[in-house]
Amino acid sequence: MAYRPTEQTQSKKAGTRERILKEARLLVMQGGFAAAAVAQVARQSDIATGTIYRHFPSKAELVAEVFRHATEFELAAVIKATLQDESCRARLLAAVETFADRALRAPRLAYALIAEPVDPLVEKERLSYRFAYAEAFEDLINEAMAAGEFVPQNASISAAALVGMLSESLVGPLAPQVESYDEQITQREALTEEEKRALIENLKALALRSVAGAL
Amino acid sequence: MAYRPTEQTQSKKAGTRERILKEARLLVMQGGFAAAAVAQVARQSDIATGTIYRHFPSKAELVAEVFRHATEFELAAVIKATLQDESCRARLLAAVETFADRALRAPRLAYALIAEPVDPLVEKERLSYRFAYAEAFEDLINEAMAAGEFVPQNASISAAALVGMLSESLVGPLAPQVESYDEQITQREALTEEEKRALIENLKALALRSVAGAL
DNA sequence: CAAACAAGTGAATATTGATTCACTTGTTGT
DNA sequence: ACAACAAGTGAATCAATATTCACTTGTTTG
Repeated sequence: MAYRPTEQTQSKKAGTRERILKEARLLVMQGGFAAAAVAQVARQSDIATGTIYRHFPSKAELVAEVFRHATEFELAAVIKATLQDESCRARLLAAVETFADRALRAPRLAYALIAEPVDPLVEKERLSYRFAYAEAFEDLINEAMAAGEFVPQNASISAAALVGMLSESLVGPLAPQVESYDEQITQREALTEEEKRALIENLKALALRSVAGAL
Repeated sequence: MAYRPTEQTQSKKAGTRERILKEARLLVMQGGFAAAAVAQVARQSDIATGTIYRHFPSKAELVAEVFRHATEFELAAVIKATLQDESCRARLLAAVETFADRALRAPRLAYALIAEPVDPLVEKERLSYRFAYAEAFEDLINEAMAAGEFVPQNASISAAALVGMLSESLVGPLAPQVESYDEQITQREALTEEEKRALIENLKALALRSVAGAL
C-alpha cells in the first residue's frame, strides 16, 4: 500500500477551502450573492470550477456557509449591545445603533444578508438568523417590561416588528440608498454622513417609542 | 384590398388578453409569481404559449401588469382608510388594520406582492408602490404633527419604518405563517382567528406608539 | 370564393448557470 | 521508481424556462 493523507495535505486542502470561502465572501460583499457564481468564485480563487465541488457539495452549501459566517458576526455585534450593563432603554438604543450603523457602512452586504433573493437553503439560514435577532430584542423587551421600563406588550410581536422596521428602513426598497443592489433598479444617491446620523437617530427614537411607549 | 380589424375581432382580442391576465392573476394568488410560468398561464388560458406573446411583449410585462392590478387594489383600500374624516390616530389605526387584515386574509398574495423575489421590472413596480404606501403614511404623520397629535419626527423615515414593520410582521420570514410561500421552507401552522386578531391589535398599538408617541 | 391580413400554434431554439466526469497532476509510503 | 490514492481540471452536459418563428387557422372585404 502507499498513501495516507498527512497533516500537510490536510491543511493544504483546508487552505483551499478557506480561500474559496474568502473569495466568495469578497464577491458577496461587493456584488451580493448574485455575483457569487461558481465560475466566478473559482476564477477569483485561481482554481477550476470543478474544484469547488471537491470542497462543497453544491453552490447552495457554499453560499450558505458564506451567509452564516457573515451573519454570525453581525448578530454577535448586536447581541453584545443588548447585554451591556445599563438600563433597558440604553441597551435597546445601543442595539439599534449597532445594527443601523453597520448596515449603513456596508450597504451591499447588508442588502445581501437581509433582503437579496437567495436560494431556499440560504433563505432557511436567513430565517433562523432573523429569529435570533428577534430573540435578542424579545429578551430585552421582556426584561424591560418586568422592570416596568417598557409598556406591556406582546414581546415577540414587537421584536419581529422591530427587526422588520430596521431591515426595511435600512436596506429594503424604501432605503435611501443601497449602492446598486440590483443593476436594473434605479440608483439613488448615497447618504452623506450627516444624513446617516440623522437616519440612525430617527430610527432609535422610533424604536424606543414603539416598544418603550414614550420618548 | 381586403381586411380591416373590426369591432368584433378587436374585442375578441381584448377578451383573450383579459383571459390571460385573469388566469395569471389566479395562478399568482394561489402560488405566487413562481407559479405563473408562461407555459402554465397558456395552459390555463387554453391557448398556445406563443399566443401570450401576441398580447404581451415579454413575461415580465405580463407579470408586471398582474402586479399592478393587484397592488393598485390593495393600496386603494389603505389610502381610503387614511382619508376617513376622523382624528389622525383613528385614521392611522384604520390604515394598519386594513393593511394587516387584508394581508392575513390572502397570505399567499400578500407574500407575492410584498416579498417574493421577482424580476427587475416587477421589482420596479413594487418599489414605486411601496413609496405610494409610505406616502400615504407620511401625509398622515405630517398632518398629525401639524395638529399636535403626534410627536415631532421625520415623517418620511417614520413612514418607511411603518411600511417595513407591517410588511415584515405580516409576510416576512418572521411572520407567524405564510401558507407555503415557498415549498422548501419549513411550514408553520396557520393562525387561528383569535391569533390574527391579537396580532393586528398588537401591530396597531405598536404603530401608534411609534409615530404618535404614547399609548 | 379569393386575396389579404391578424391571430393562434407549439416544436425548436436560446439562455444562463450549476453540475458532472473522464482525465491529469500532486503526494505519500514502500 | 512505482503503486495507490487524493486533489485539481475544464469542457461537456443538464435543467428549467423564456422566447422565436415558420406554419396553420380565422376573419374581413371585394
